[in-house]
Amino acid sequence: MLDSVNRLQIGAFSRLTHLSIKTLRYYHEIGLLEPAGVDPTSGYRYYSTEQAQTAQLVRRFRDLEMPVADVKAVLAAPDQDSRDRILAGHLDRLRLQLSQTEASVDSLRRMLDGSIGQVLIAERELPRAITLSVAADVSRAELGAWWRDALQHLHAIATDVGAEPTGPAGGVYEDGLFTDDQGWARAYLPVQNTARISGLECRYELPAGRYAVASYDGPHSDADRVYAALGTYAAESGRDAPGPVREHYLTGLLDTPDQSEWHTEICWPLAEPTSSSR
Amino acid sequence: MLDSVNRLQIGAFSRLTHLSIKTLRYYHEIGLLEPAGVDPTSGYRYYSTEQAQTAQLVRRFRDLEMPVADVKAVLAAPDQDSRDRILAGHLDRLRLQLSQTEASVDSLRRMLDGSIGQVLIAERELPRAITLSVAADVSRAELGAWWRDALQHLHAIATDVGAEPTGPAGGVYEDGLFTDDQGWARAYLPVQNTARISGLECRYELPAGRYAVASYDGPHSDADRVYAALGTYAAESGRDAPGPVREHYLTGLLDTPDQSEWHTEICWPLAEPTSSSR
DNA sequence: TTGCTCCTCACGTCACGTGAGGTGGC
DNA sequence: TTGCTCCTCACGTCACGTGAGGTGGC
Repeated sequence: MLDSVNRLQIGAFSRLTHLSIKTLRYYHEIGLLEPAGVDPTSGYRYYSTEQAQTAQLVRRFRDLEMPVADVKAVLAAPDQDSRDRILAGHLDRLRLQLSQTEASVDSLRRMLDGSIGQVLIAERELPRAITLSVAADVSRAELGAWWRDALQHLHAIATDVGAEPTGPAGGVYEDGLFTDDQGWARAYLPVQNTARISGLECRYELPAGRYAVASYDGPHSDADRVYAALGTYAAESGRDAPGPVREHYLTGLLDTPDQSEWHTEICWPLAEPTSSSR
Repeated sequence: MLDSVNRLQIGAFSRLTHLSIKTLRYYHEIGLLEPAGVDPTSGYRYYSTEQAQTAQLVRRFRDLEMPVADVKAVLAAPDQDSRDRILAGHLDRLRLQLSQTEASVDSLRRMLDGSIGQVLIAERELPRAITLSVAADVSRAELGAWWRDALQHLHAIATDVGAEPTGPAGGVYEDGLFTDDQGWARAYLPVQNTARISGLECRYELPAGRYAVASYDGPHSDADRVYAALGTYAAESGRDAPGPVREHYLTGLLDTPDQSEWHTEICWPLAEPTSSSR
């Protein structure tokens, strides 16, 4: 297998594969690409020409920023199917990332253009409400994917129990999601026939409360502007309160895939105005 | 400036800006986003609501993976023009990155499809040649951009001295570029009327030598397959020689922007077959 | 007073790169 | 024998995140 002519030192293998020597040593260390042989006394690594194939694949995957652990999984995949699944998963992530980048560029442009209007804020007393709901402790990175699943799940349940939603879907987001990139998120669907769902695990009673409310059109990537406006309003009126923010998806994913047509309401909790808090 | 109602603790500011507390502390530490005030005894950071604007911008830029140093530069930019220039530069980088990612995906697909043919290798004696040439010590990351500039520069000079190129442009690449991600690269244009250019600084005499030569069609991102094939050939015939690789751009950037129409020749140096090297 | 928010400091992460100091193979 | 290639080891980079242990403000 490692006869003299098919036995490459790390430098030669590096020239073959366009992986730097440092990178090859690192891939050896973490077990991603083991040399065909290692001289026990000198520690010299020796590669075979056949390994260039694998190295080539690794380089492609890493070029696509696939995490090393995933590359390992692809190489270790027992069959073509599981291999394809990991790859497809990564390509999906790339697509998602691309669309997010595009959204960020657009959003940045709007910010710099000054083509973003004033945010209109109204105070509102939100009433108690019965909902079908699921909650989970998620990281900010997972939030989007989790939401898709949660909403679909809720609609399936609503159909099952014959409960027509009485209003737009909403979400409740714990502070930790923003301050710590990790916290509880809740998706809900307001419903009416409480009898049928009173026994269900996913029954959730949305508490009443006073909120500063603002709405905006367009993709969710612009939401932070509204958060800033609401937070500023609450702070400047001396009624900033820690507590979960609520969002109402008046027009959202379920209505149209075109994010520019989305319409969202953000509700920032207000503390009771106390005489001391001036 | 920091009256009691416009004075946010880090947690409140985090909720406003969607920058995590850890991130805000980090941005303070590196001087990217300084709190409006810091309590000297408790060390508490206090932010003003006006800072949300800046924080918002920072978040957008970081979402676009702009390096923190560049974000700093954008914020410190004295006028709109220099600001726009940095931003445009970054957007260009993003575009480039996107096209490279697409090329990698395509290339990966071709590899997995098996829709890449056999690489045909021929041995050739390349003759001595006079060229107009520039060289530089570059990193692999810079190589592409450097090449564009170098080639343009060479053509400008060729026009200046009235030297018609006598063949396709080429490049010479030191091993270190692949093994160390850093090394000498040379771009050249073969020319004929040596009299006119004999005194020029950019005159370069390409040495003769024996090479294993293979050519391929399509974008340069597929080149590594050919490198692997050539390196394997050289190794298995026992004549692997360290030394710079040469590339000939038979059809390239100057002829068409459509990379799928490109045609490239790669020349791998061969060592003299010695009797000892079997 | 309690408990929540905030603080610092040290260390970890990811995928390598840098550089020192030293040995091995042709 | 020379010099080039290779080796290990420790530390650095980038932009934060994790967690311990402790103080401060309402």
